[in-house]
Amino acid sequence: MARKPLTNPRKNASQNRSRATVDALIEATARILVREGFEKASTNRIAELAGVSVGSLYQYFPSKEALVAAVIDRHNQEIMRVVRAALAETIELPIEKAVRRLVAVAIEAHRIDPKLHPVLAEQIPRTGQLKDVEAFNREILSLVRAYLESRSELRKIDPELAAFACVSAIEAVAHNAVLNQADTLSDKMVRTLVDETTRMVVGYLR
Amino acid sequence: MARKPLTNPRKNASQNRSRATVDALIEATARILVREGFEKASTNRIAELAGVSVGSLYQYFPSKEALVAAVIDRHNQEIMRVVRAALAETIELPIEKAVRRLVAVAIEAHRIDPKLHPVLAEQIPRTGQLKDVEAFNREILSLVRAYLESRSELRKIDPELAAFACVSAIEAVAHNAVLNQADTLSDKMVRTLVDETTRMVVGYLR
Amino acid sequence: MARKPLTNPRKNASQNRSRATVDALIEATARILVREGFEKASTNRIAELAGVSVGSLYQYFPSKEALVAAVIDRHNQEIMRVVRAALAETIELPIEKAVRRLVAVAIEAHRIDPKLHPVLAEQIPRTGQLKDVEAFNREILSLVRAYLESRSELRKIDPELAAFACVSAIEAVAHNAVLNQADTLSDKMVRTLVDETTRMVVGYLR
Amino acid sequence: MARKPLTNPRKNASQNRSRATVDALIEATARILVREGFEKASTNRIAELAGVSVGSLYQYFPSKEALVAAVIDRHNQEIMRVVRAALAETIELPIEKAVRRLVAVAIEAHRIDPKLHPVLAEQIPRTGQLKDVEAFNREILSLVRAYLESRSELRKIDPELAAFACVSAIEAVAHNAVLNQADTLSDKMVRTLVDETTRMVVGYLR
DNA sequence: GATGAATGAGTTTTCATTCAT
DNA sequence: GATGAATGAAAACTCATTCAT
Repeated sequence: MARKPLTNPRKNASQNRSRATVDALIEATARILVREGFEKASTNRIAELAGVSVGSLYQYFPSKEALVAAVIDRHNQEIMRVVRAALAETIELPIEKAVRRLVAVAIEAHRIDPKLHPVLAEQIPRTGQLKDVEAFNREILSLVRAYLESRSELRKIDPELAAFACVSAIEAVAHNAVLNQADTLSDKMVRTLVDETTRMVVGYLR
Repeated sequence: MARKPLTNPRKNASQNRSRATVDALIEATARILVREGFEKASTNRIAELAGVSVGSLYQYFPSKEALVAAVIDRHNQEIMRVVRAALAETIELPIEKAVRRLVAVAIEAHRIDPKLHPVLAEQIPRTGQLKDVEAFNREILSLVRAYLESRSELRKIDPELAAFACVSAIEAVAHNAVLNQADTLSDKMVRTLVDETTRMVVGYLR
Repeated sequence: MARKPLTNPRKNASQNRSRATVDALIEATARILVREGFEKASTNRIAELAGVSVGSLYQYFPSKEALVAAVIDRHNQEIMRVVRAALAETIELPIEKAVRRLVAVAIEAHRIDPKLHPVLAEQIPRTGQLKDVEAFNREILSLVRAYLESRSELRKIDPELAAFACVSAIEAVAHNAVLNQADTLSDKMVRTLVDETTRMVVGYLR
Repeated sequence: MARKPLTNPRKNASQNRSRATVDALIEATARILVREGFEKASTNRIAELAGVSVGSLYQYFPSKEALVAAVIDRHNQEIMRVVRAALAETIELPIEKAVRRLVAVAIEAHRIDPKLHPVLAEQIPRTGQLKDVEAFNREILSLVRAYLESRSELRKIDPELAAFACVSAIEAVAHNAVLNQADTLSDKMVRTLVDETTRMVVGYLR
């Protein structure tokens, strides 16, 4: 992805410009999807908000669907980056800390453009990206499961089910916390919520 | 509202006809939303599937949005009915049974047309029904909280937060169970999942 | 038109009811035409304002066009009645008084539902009532012309042209007076205007 | 606004194309309004007659009403141009010639697409252009009044009323001459009519 | 006769996409 | 490459009219 910056300045310039246009389009699409919903998100409007012509939009994206897919992709990448980083750190921590970290990262991940979520969720089945999301979900579940299996201090339970229950619970608390109570949720309340959720999950696993 | 069938036969006939038309339209809308998404749900198609003319559609619903709002309403009513009934029974049960009942009803509620959920979710902010959903959420939270406060055998925790954590956890497990794994979820697995979730929540509360 | 009132009371009752319905429909149509224009004047709306069902509307008028034609007819009748009455009186008056009377009746006639005028004007060519209006115009012109010919005190001019010029001038002053300045026209101003117009026309004819 | 044709050729090209499209649409609308009335003037038909797509119509006009408003505006502009030019010349002429000129220009103005007039008249109250028309009427009245005030040879009369009466009379004769008798009006008759009307008005003013 | 639910052709309007400049 | 005018299929919506009750 990173090309030699000192050579090919002309080409780089235009590559940068292209990149900037693509980014602007994705960003504009995301914004309009949030503000007005999929229905009202017309390509002309998107192009206008991105500050380019419709023609240019179609230079970079073959269809509206492709644009939306790009938004989904970008959003997924961001979430995956955050979550994967956390999971990688977590693997070595003792349960208490690990769970606390998972809860925290779940909230962090849900705070990434939370209003975009439901809009994209409806489109995912239609853009063929269900596979990606499911794969990611499986990846997380399997990492958590592996972690649980590696911890001898835990009581005997089906690690598959336990992972499922834990991940669900954590994700849900994060989801509800961010989405439903977004405005009224003070930092202190978030911390308490992290404590409680951690306690619930840890209590369950031990 | 319910008139004796032998009086007002004329009016009742036409009322029934109206009612049937309205129901058919809502049903058709729900079906198309599930099958093809909001985008493809054109009023002409909806009318056709409902077996009435577009004109009739607009006789009863001033816009496509109004129709979708009606679908959301109907869906919400069904869920509320199921959940309220369960909560009413639950209030007198001991914790273990109460939680088990809540988990079960959460799954039951999520099994009501689960594919409709994400489609409606996108529309709710735009149809002005957020208030309704939020009110329902608050209602549940407050009932659960009242239950927790009434139970002396529980450890000391902020009942607000505890209720929030429990309801989130339960709801999420149900949501994930029904939505993500719908096809592969055997009855036995569901039962095990109910067990696990119950254990998690009860362990947390005691 | 007047049937024996004491016999056939039943039938008369229903005839009266019919008559009332027809009148209500014509009146409702006129009102809506004024308020919202031809385009927005739907038969359903008209029926509603008239307090009857659409079905009844079509019992009495075979089409929307027929309804509008009835409105035009009623309006024309009213104007004709007023104008004819005035012309009949006028024929024997000396010029000064005759002209003054014509000016007065022109204003009176234009005050009959003045906002309805432009709306009906557009429809007249399409309802086949142009003939009626033209015939009425010719009738007036010919009466005025006959009057002018009968008055020996007038200077020699082509009575056809003179009649045309006089009627036009009178009608126009009335039209502008009523339509353009409707709100701001005090009774005193109207009287002055009648004076001026009379003077103009009389001066022209002598 | 007028750019040198050799600079900005690209932009000018597209500006010209736009301008041509807009003009074609206004022209097509006017034609259809005349031929078939407001009712039958559908946007698809207008676009077709203009030789462009409906999409283009809506690129330039947000609604059918806006199109009609543009037609009204164009028509008003044309009339105003003709009338203003005549009034400017008139101001220095002696009465006889001035009145003759006004009568002539009134006829000329009414000959601009006379069938369009009644159709537009109905729409004006609904397009918010009443203000424009009224302002123009006031402008004319005030110019004529100023003229009358500047002429010492006239008898003493309220110049406001005199202007009103004269303008009305002139306008009416022109209106009736053009509209009602359009087909049968020979040039000679028109000339005689101008003579007569001039005589009437001049006689009145002296 | 009266009613008003139902009809569906026809209208207005939108928007993804193309293409001449 | 960029532009934005143009396209036209398809969507939302209206309304004169019919007809079962």
